[in-house]
Amino acid sequence: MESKVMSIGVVCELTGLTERQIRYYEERKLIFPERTKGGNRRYSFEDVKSIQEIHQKMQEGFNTFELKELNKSKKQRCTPIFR
Amino acid sequence: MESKVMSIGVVCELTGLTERQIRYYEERKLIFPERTKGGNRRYSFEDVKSIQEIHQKMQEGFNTFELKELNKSKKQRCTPIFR
DNA sequence: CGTGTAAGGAATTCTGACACG
DNA sequence: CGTGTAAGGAATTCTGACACG
Repeated sequence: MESKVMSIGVVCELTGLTERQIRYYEERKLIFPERTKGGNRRYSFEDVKSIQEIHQKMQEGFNTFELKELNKSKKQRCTPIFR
Repeated sequence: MESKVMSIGVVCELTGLTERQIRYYEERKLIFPERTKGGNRRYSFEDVKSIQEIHQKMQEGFNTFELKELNKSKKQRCTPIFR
């Protein structure tokens, strides 16, 4: 389910986090919700999963910069390597 | 995906129908969205599927009353029969 | 750094009604 | 019967900023 269909309020309910926290993860480029024509955020279930993982990692002591690096290396692992 | 997470605007986009049509199906007891504390409707992906089926049937000439009967018999088929 | 909050505005949704047919 | 619409209000969400630390 990668379709972006949820407003931030629903994501708050599903994750137990605040709007502030969720918007901050976006500010730090950790999640990428879509926008309606009016500018409202729309999240997917995958986004919700990401948000929960991010929050988990942060409670373990990681900061948002480190999480961004982790995400980068995740992507690199999935892309072909040329030498 | 039976979690009720979508606002009516998203359902309009997914189905191509108007808010009026979607609310009318609810008025006729064909779909059952949840409500936020504030009173806003929340739909699931199953609701979206139902809405599309309802719209399809209506274009084939059924009215909402007949569709309600169809739904009843569907449920009856799934419940045990006692004689 | 990560999050709370008050502020003001804008987008979204709600209901009940009138209309057509 | 099924749907469009204008009306007025209410719930939801948005941004930028100040605060603490």
